[in-house]
Parts: sequence; structure tokens; C-alpha cells
Amino acid sequence: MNILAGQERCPFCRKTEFAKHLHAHCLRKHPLSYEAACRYFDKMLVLLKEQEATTVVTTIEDVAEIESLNGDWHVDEWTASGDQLRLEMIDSDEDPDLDKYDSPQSPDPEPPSAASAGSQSETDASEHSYGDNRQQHVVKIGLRQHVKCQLCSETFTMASHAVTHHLRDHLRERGIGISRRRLQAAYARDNRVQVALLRCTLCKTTFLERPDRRHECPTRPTKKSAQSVSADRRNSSTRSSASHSTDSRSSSSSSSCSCSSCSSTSSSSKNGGRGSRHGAATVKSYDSRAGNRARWCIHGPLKFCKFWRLGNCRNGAKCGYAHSLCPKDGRCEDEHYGQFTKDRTKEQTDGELSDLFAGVAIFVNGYTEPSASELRRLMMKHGGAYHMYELPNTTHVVVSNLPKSKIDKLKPGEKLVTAAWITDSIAAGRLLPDVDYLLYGEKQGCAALNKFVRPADQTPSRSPAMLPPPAVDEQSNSRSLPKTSDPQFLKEYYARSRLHFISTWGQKMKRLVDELRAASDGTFPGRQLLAERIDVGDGSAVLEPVFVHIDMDCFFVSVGLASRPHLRGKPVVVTSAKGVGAETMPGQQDKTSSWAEISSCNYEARAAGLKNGMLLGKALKACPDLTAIPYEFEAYQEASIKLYHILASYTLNIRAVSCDEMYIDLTELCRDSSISDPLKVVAVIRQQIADETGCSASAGLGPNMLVARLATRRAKPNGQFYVPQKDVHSFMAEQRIADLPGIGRNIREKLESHFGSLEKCADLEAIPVGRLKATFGPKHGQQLNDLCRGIDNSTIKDTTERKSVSCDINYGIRLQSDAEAVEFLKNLAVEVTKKLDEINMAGRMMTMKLMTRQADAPEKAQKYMGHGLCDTVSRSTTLSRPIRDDRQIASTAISLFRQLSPVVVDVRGVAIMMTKLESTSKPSPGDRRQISHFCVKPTGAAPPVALVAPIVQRAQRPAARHEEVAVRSAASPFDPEVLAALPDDIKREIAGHPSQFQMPRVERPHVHRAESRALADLSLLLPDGSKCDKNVLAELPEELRSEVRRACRVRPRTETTPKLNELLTAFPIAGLPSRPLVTTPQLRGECDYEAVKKLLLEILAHEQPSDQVVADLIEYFRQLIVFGNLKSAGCFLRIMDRILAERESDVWKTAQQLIIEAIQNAAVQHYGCRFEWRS
DNA sequence: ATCCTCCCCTAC
DNA sequence: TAAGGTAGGGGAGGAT
Ligand SMILES: Nc1ccn([C@H]2C[C@H](O)[C@@H](COP(=O)(O)OP(=O)(O)OP(=O)(O)O)O2)c(=O)n1
Ligand SMILES: [Mg+2]
Ligand SMILES: [Mg+2]
Ligand SMILES: [Mg+2]
Repeated sequence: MNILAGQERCPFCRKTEFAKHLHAHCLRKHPLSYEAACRYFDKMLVLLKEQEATTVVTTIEDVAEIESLNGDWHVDEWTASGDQLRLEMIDSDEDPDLDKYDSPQSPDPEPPSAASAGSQSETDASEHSYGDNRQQHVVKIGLRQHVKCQLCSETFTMASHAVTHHLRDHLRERGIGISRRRLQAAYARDNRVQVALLRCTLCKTTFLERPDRRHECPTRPTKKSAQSVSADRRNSSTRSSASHSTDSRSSSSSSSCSCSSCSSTSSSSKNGGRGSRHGAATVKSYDSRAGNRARWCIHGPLKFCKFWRLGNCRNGAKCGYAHSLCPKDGRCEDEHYGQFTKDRTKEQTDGELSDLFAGVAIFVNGYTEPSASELRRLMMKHGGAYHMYELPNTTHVVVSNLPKSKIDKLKPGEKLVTAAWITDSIAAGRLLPDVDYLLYGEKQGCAALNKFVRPADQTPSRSPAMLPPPAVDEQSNSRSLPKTSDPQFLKEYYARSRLHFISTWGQKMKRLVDELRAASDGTFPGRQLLAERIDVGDGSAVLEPVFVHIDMDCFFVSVGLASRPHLRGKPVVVTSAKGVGAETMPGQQDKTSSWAEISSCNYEARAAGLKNGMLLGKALKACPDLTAIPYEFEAYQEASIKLYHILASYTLNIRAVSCDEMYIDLTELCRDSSISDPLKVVAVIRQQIADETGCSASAGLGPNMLVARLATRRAKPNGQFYVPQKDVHSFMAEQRIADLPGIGRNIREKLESHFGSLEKCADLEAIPVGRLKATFGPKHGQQLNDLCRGIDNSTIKDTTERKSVSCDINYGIRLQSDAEAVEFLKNLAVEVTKKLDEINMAGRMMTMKLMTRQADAPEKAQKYMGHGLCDTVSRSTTLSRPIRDDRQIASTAISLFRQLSPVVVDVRGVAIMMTKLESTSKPSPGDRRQISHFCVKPTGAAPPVALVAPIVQRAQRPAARHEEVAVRSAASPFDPEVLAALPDDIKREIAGHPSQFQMPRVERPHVHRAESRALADLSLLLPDGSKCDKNVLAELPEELRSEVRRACRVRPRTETTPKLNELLTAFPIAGLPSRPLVTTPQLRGECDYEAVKKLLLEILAHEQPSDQVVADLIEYFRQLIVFGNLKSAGCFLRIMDRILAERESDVWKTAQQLIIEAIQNAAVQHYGCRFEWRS
């Protein structure tokens, strides 16, 4: 199998150096995460190597790239001062003559001194004999030096992508975030940078320093033949020390070297190949952090957790546990990624770890000082456990006060302590007796929770349909969610999702402001009211600009309480969790573990530590007296519209932010009306809001929007606060950094990890902007700099037009089959189309985003029907022209979905996003007139009914229901023999991810994953004379094959692609009937050319095509294109063209256009060029 | 430099 | 049970 060697062309991209390019494909072109791609590639290399005993690494870049998987580049020191950056690497050689290290008599290797940096020799890479077959490839890389690969003699210049890439990774491991780009810039300035890499070619152990001469490669010189290696792999019992696991992920647990001294270190070599390290005392690798002890986080063994590398954590938000310190030994229930439970523990770099709290497990109940997250960090650091919830083995509950409710919750054997117990113990350096900090109470009767207390003025007979969803059919029977693919599912979901509502309203309010501006006659009725209530035109007008930020206080709760005055003063939340009324259901359901989110909580509830977005269960623990009221979306919308109309009666210098929030620029009003005190104006406005909506609003005033917004925080609840320019500095200095808009949890943590604990803006101000930019990038750095100084030059007018339209559903997605997925995508496409129609735009680019269950996540998420722990992948495609037709959107979406080829049953979230929007001059067919929902003056008596007018349904076409031309694999999904032939570790991997493979799955027999096409595609695309042994590919794990397939599928986007017809010539195999096709495009079950032709002629004979027929044809042609059956596609298209040319029917003409357009889109997507079918 | 894709982050 | 949507800004890294 020489496909990887030499100059053989890549069957996919026609380039040479297959491995390199496949790797590149893996890295860039397919939707797996980078880490996963690397792993797969790595695995493949090992596999192929073992089978062929041929090196596949042909360039130094490959070596370096592979090494990056090990994280074995090592940065010894990093210093930065101002813009000067200096990197010093451990240097393996002060003496360029590396051979001397081989000789046993060579002087003891000294750790290289930093001073040696910059004195590099010409020798960049050398190979030296290490006795027998043991060899060291020493690759030195230095600035402005050429690096020569010993293997292929290819030379590279310094600061190659590969090098900066790895340096970047290593800096990240050390908590230093510095981009590749900046590293490269640093290289350009500092020629002392060097990197040394020493790697044993036999066992692949990598050294960062000169290897200890005691390194004894466990791989004996006897070069095994491919056969014997194979034999080894087929029978694990015969494995010898020379055939260590090829996959480090399993090597840590199961590979054991027959050599007694080997066991402890065998697990730490990621690329361990066939060897383990003996006596490699000088080895320094990032694995050494693990201390040779297998450690686990919730994702499995620590060393394979892709979230582990701090700072390198693309999805870091999702690993909620301190790696290696997971309180539950690798399993945990905390999948919630929201702001309150995500609680990713920061790296423990400050101070010593200890076992102070060994055996102690705390649960923090309510507000504490220090905060729960700090307590958690402390517990992690000092050997204790931190429980998100009260668990049976919780030993201490930490509280700061002791309301009865907390005593009520006390379980036997549990101790209530103050946080001081923990802090004092740490300060004392020993575990102080908890008895001094205990807060005991007698267990008393359980406090009952009033749930969903009805509005005081309403009888229970009020339509229950008005509870959360105003408009949902009752016929959809209550208990469970509709099937994901059911059109009812989306409808119902959108009727109940608060986030959908507030998101939609946010957009609508922006439009409302635009409409009000457009409709304005220049008069402002509100200013008359102003004139009545305050002195106008008396004083001198304010000179400086005045911006006001207005935000309703706990908006949803306020609206809800307007009809429930008896609940005022009590802690109240709005949530979807349906508790039955306490009065009707005596057995109070226990909601203390509810995963429902709180939408809004009032200020009484906030006193107990509640926040918007918190989980109800957690909230109830912190505040057992809580009252929950249901959503009243109509009422929120009404209040919101009133709010905007009120403001618009004073000024149209409005920036809509959300349904309960906006900025206004009062400068003009104050100047025009000669008002000296803007606070008086604001007071009048707020009073009017309270009068008309029954809800309070707060306002912040400042010289810009940023300061105004922060002033609002101070003003809340039901207040106002003005920060004039002269006070800005002092005001800003005391603002908490976390309160700055735009600084969320992650950025705050990153800030802290880089610059230590920062509390106030004054602390942030002290950090030079250059450092911020170096850490966060130019824009974010500047933003941070400006934020903490209260600098904000943006204006009220929001001139930017819409950039994207998307529909995301990440809840309730449970798909059983490909057909269901297609149905759902069609439904979703309709929603996207509606949104595009609303704004009269069409999109030229589509992005599909999928969330899929993480391999080790349970199938049932903790939150009912939630997405659980997921990986996210996305894929986008640029279309030949903007589209806004639901069928085209659906077809593109289906295609993208197929390209992402997820395990359908594991899909937990789907999003379609249209970008590159262009406004459509001409409304598309079936388009409705734009309806202005909002330019209706709300009056107290007549609620703006028009505002909630249901969206006009599109003329219902029969749902383009077509049998997906199912791609079925004739072959058995996964051949057990192939499985048996795989190396043990691969088998284990397979066993660990059963869903990745088509193992017999009785429960889901109908799932035909797109991967089943992999082999077919390969067999179609591989040139006949290829030396590529298909059997080898067949032996790859299926997931690997699918990677290869994807790599093949993904058209090279950037390089010039051969014309499709040339491709056809280049791969004439596609149409050959002799070639056994594993899968075949089918039209109505027919796949034979003549049969399809006959069918096509029949179809074309009809007077008019049905939508169904058009959909079938589109899908069939799409399949032909995807499968490379271009000849057939061309023939059929020409037949169709010929026949339809003499046809009168416009319907057929349109259909033909649709079909051709779909085909061209598919062609562009898959081949990068249009299909010239007429020739 | 600047573009593109695939993310990540934040806010309501 | 539960309804975890969306838009915009921006960074990383690759291609050109
Ligand atoms: N995670 C969140 C945040 C907000 N909202 C909804 C409910 C809020 O009432 C409304 C407005 O959000 P705000 O941030 O303005 O919060 P509140 O108005 O509830 O409180 P505040 O007084 O702090 O403005 O948006 C939500 O459903 N979920
Ligand atoms: Mg609010
Ligand atoms: Mg809720
Ligand atoms: Mg708000």
C-alpha cells in the first residue's frame, strides 16, 4: 500500500503527499473538532504504519504536526515586556554535532542554558544512530534558519505555521494566551527563538531536552513484518512488549509492558506507539503534570479530555469540573452550561495544593462570603469536594445566615457551617474543628411552596390555554412533547420558549423604532406632558450629551405581579415549571431538583441570591419560600410596546436593545426645551411608564451609553441615577469588572487567569492596553481598555442592517431516522423562510450548526428533553444566488446536514443560519405584504390587538413530502471480521463508542447513517490503477473511513478545481455499470439507467408536475451529482430539456429551473464548479 | 493585508 | 419533566 509514499497522488485532491493533505483535510475541511481530527489522523498513521511498516511521515511539517498532538514542544520560559517578546526554548544542543550524544562517552547532557539561544548552527535536523536501530531525529528550528528534514531533505524556513502552531499550544498549556500570529511577529523580532525536538523514531517518545543516555528504546531492533504485527493485533494474548497499544487513549489503562519497570510510565506517552519509556528521567512533557497517575475528569481519562488544556479550551465552558478533581470520580451530573452552574474551576496555579479538606464535601446554600465559586475553588484546591446539590454524602452545608427554611432542609447527619470555617481552616493550614462554626437547628415542618399562585382577580376558570402558550392547539395532547419531526413540535416550542420570544421581540422593537421614525411628523406629544410637570425653558440647557438607559425592573415578574398584587413583597419568579397549585394538590411536588430555568426573579428573590436564568432547583434551595408564576407572553409584549410608544412620544433618538430596555439620547430634548436637569425628564417618563404598564422602570444617565447603562445598575430597582461627565472617572473606578457589558464569565476568567484577581475597573485600568490586546486580540483588548474607563463613542442610531437570520432549536430534538431529520429540516426551513420574508431578504450563504451528544454523555440529558453535553459542529455553504424559498432552503439544509453526517439519533440541536443577506427588490411569489405590526398607538382601553396578529400563513403547498432517496448500504453495516482484525485498542475504542458504528442495534434498525456511503464513494473515486489498497481502507474503523469520505466529499474550496466534466474524464469509473455500487441514487425505487429513463419520460408526459414529483426529481438529481453519476445526470437533464422545450406549461418550466438550480448548487458545493450538462 | 470558514462569547 | 433562541462582534488560522 503505497498510497502514502512518494509521489502518489491523493485520490481526493490530486495532490501528492497524501498524508499531509489528508491531515490538512482533517484539520480544516471537515466538521469534526480539531482535536478529534488530530486523533483520528494520528490513529490512522499508526494503523497504516503497522500494516505497511512504512513511514508515512514524509515532511518535517508532518512530524511537527504530529508532535503537536503530543504537546511535546516545550517552552521553557516566557517573558514579555511591552511589545518585546522573548521566547526561550529548552535547547537540546549547545553543540550542533549531535552525534556526540550518542556515544556513551559523551559528556553528561546539561540542561541547555537560555543563553545558548541565538547561537544556532546550520544543522537544523540530524539523524544520528543510537546504536542498533535506535535513532534520534533531532530537529532544531531556529529563526531565519532553514530546517531540513532528515527524512526527506526538504527544507523549511523558520516560523512556519507548524512551529508557531505548536508554540502557541504550549503557551496555552501554561495559561498564556498568545496567538500564532503574534508569535510569528515575535519571531520576526527576536532571532533567539529556537525549538528543539528530539524524537525516537522507533518508540516515538519525544524529548524536549537532550535524551538521557539511559533511554532504552523498548522496541527491539527486530523489525517486524507487517504480517507478524497483524498477527499480534489479531490476538491480543500474543502481544509482546514490542506491540504496545497503538492508541494512547487506551494504553494508559490496558497496555502493560512485560518489563516490570515499565508499568508506571507506559501510560504517559501519547504517541506511545510500541514502546514505553524506561528510565527517561529527563523527559519533560506536559503529561508529566499527571504525575504518572491516571486521572479522570468527567470526560474520561484526563489526558484525553479535549477540554483539559486550559486556555485551549474551545468548548471549555462545557467541562464543569476541575480536571482530575472531579468530585465524582469521572462522572458528574453537572451538565448545565449556564452561568450559574458552569463553574469551571480555574487552574490552580496560585499556592499549594493540600489535602486539608479530605473527606469533606460541602454544598453552598445561598449567598456566602466568599462566594460559592470561590469556596468551590478552595475546596478543590485543598482536597475537599464541592457539591452543586445536596447529595447523600454531603458533609457540610455552608450558609451565611440561618433562616428557618434552611433548617427545614437539614438532613440528619448534615452540618450547617459558616464559610468562615473553610477560610479560617485554610488560613490556619489545618482543618479546624467545625464545631465552632456550626449553626444547628431543629428540624421542623416543611415549608410549603406556593406555586403558580393565580392572579388575585382571576378565577381559576380563566382559559388554561392562556398560561404559557397562548396559541397552541389543545389537541396536541398534553403530556409529552410532539415528535421532533412533527410540524407541531416547532409551533409548540416557539409558543413556549421565552428565549425565542425575547429574541424575536428584540428584533421587532428595532423595527418598531424604525417605523415610528419613518411615520413621525416631528411632533412629540410627550413633551407637552413634560411642560406641564416640570419647569421647561427656565434654566440653562445642559451642555454635555446626556444618554439615558431605561430598563424595566424584573420585567416578566413585574408584569406578572401587576395582576397579583398580593404577591408583592414576596420572592417571586417566572418559570415554565408547572407546579400545580398548592391548594389543589396536597402532595407538594419536590421541585428542588428541577432543571427548569427561571426567566426572571424579583428583587426580593434576588436578596436570596437568585438570578435570572438560574435553575429552579437551585433557586428553591436558596430560597424555599419562593413563589413561581407562569409566563404571560402576550402581556409582556403589550407592556413592551407601550414602553416603546411612551418613549417615542418624547424622542425618536432611541436605540432598541430588547423588549424591556433601550437607550435614548436626551441631549436634543434638553437643548430644545432648555431643560437643565435631565433627571426631571426621566422621572416624568418613568412615572408615565409605571402608570401605563403598571410596572416600574429604572433609568441610568450618563455622557454615553456605556456609563448610562452602568448607572442603571446603580439605580435599580425603581430608581434613577445620573453620572455626569465630571464623575465618570470615580464612578467607573468602583464598578465591578464583571458588571461591564460585554464581559461575561469567560472573559472575566481569562482576565483573572492572566492578570490575577481583578475586582474593580480601577484594577483593569492599570493594565496597559498593549497587554490586553496581546491577550485578547486587538479589538477585545481595546474594548476592555475603553470599558473600564467609561469610554464609549457609539451613537444611538443603529445604522447597521440585518446581517443574519437564523433558527436554532436545541431543545427537544430527538430524531429516530434520517427521514425524520429531513422532515424536521423542512419544517425548520419553513421557519427560516418566514423570517426572511418578513424582512424581504434572501441569503446567499447558509450555515448549519449541529449539536450532537458527546460520546460519553448519557442519552437522557438531565434536563428533560434538553441537549445535554454536546459537541458543536457547523458547516456553511455559499450559494450561487441568494435564496428565500423554503424548498431551496430545505434542500440546501439537508445537503449540509448530510455533509455533517451526524449520528442522527445523537443530534440534540439544529440551527440554520442565512447570511450574506441581500434585500429582495421584488417580493418572491406567494410573498405577503409587509405588515406593520407596531405602528398602532396603544391606548389603555384598546390593547394593540394588531400587534399580536398572527403571521399570515403561507399558502399551504402540500408539504413537499418525498421519500428521501434513501442511501442504503447493501453491505452489512460493520463487518465483524473487520472488527476482529482491528487492533485491540481500536476495538476498545469502538466498544467505547458503540453509536459510532453500525453494530447491530435492534432498537434502531432504520438508522442508515450517511457514513454508510463512505466506501461507495471511495470506490467510486479511487482511480482504477491506484495502488491504494481498498482493503486497507476497509479495515479502518468506520469512523475513520467516514473521515476519509468526508475529506473526499469536501471540495477543495480554495484551489482551482477541475471542471466537473474534466473530473468525469479523470474518473471515468463513475458510470461504469460493471463497478459494483454499494449505494445508488434512486428515483421512485428505480436505479437502473433505462428504468429511470422510462420513468422520467412517464413523468414528463404529465401535463403538470406535482410538488412531490419536483421534489423527487431534485433529490434524485442531487444524488446523481453527489455520487458522481454525471453522465446519467447529463443525459437525463438533456432529455428533460428536450421534452420540456416544446411544452407550454409554465409549471414545468419553473420546475425545470428549480431542478437545475438545485443541481448547480449541489455541484458547486461538491465540486466547486457548475455542472455543464448541455455539452 | 484581506478574505473566508468555523468557531466562541455575550446579551436579553 | 420542560420548552437551552438568536444576533452581532470578534478571534484563529488558513488561503491568497
Ligand atoms: N436569562 C434570561 C434573562 C432575561 N430573560 C427575560 C426575563 C426578563 O424579565 C427579561 C428582561 O431581562 P433583564 O435583563 O432586563 O432582567 P429583568 O428585567 O428581569 O431584571 P432587571 O431588573 O435586572 O432588569 O428578559 C430571560 O428570560 N432569561
Ligand atoms: Mg429589565
Ligand atoms: Mg423557565
Ligand atoms: Mg433588560
